[in-house]
Amino acid sequence: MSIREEKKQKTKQAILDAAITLFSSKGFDNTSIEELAKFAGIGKGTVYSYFQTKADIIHAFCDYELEKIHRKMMEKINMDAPILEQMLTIYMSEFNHVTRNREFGRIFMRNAVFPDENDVQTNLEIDDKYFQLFFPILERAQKRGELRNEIELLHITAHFYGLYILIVSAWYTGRIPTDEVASSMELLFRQALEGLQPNT
Amino acid sequence: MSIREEKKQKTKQAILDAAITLFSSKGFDNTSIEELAKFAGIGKGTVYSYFQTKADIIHAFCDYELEKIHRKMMEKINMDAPILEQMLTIYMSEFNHVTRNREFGRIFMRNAVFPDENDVQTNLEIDDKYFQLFFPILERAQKRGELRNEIELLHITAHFYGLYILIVSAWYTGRIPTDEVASSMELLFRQALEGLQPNT
DNA sequence: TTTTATTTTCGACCGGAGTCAACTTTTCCT
DNA sequence: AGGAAAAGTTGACTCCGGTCGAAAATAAAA
Repeated sequence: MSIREEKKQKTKQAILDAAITLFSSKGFDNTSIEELAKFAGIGKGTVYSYFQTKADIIHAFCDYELEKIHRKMMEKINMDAPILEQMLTIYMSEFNHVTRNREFGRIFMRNAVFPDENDVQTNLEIDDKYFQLFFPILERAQKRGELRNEIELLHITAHFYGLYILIVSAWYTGRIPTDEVASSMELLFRQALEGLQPNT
Repeated sequence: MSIREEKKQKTKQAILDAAITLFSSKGFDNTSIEELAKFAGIGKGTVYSYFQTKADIIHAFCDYELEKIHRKMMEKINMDAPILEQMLTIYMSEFNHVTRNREFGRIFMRNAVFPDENDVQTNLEIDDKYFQLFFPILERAQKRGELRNEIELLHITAHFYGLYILIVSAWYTGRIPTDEVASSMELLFRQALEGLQPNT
């Protein structure tokens, strides 16, 4: 690797590291780009040759982390476990991850659910990755007879994802305290499943 | 009403009017507070004695509109219609309203679902209003035997609201075009209902 | 090695959100 | 009415996100 590329790699990581440190300790809004640059040992303008906006820094971090979590989940998941259990595993680990830092999570979720015009494309790609994760699991559950065959996989995903968003939302408003998230999710997922499984 | 109160009323309305005009024609980000103030015939600082932040101006507008829509819906709603029909009426009219202006809607939804720390309290109050709208409707549907009695009203609301958020999200990402929103909503609501209604 | 081309870094600068202390208007009190 | 207190208005000011052109660093060519 050339001197140039090596330096770039280092600088980008320095920015990300500084961001994690400062955003976590002082909050996103209370950390200025200039301060962040100084902390990373570079000039203010340089930050903007690596990231287009301040929020992009967080997005980059979140995307990177999301990648990690997806890989982990793929390993952890037992494709033959009951579908409820699998959905809970996936969404709870996602929840724990996204809300590890309150502010990161809010910015990430806001943009994931109601993205800026500019981020729409990126978002669709991220969603596709989700579908690649979910579809095999759901298909398998359909074959096992846990889910009705005539319901599209996309729609099944919608039911769970919608409830997931709502739970995260309820957590942010304080309506569901952290230690009740898992049980709330289970209850709602179970109810949703009633409508998705074959009639008994 | 005293001179003072009358003036305040007028000024506040002038700000709101200016906001609607300018935000709609030039967009939220491309309209500066100074410009807005000039348009409303007041000083910049005055804007901030009526609204804490720029986004607050939109929130105030949305809240006001929401109030209106709630009142209208209460009149329009036929409490004895099938629950599916009622939910569709409510959420479609909400959708049409919120997305009337793309930018308003995004800001509104972002803050409604993942509110800032400061807005949490306000949000809880808005939610309460929703519950007051929904609970009588759902209770009635339970009594008619359209919804299972042992499911809490709050949870029933969650299923529909979660799907609603998701549909708005899908509209913002372009996954659901405007003219398919109604049919998508009906499909998902119907599926959710399967799990919420008594076993046949 | 020297010169030229390309890429990266940088901080002065710009525009806009939000603050604040001085100022104006309205209300209250005598 | 006259004057004091309270409430409301204001634009200069601060701070910060983002831009830009000039300077430094690296790579390529001579």
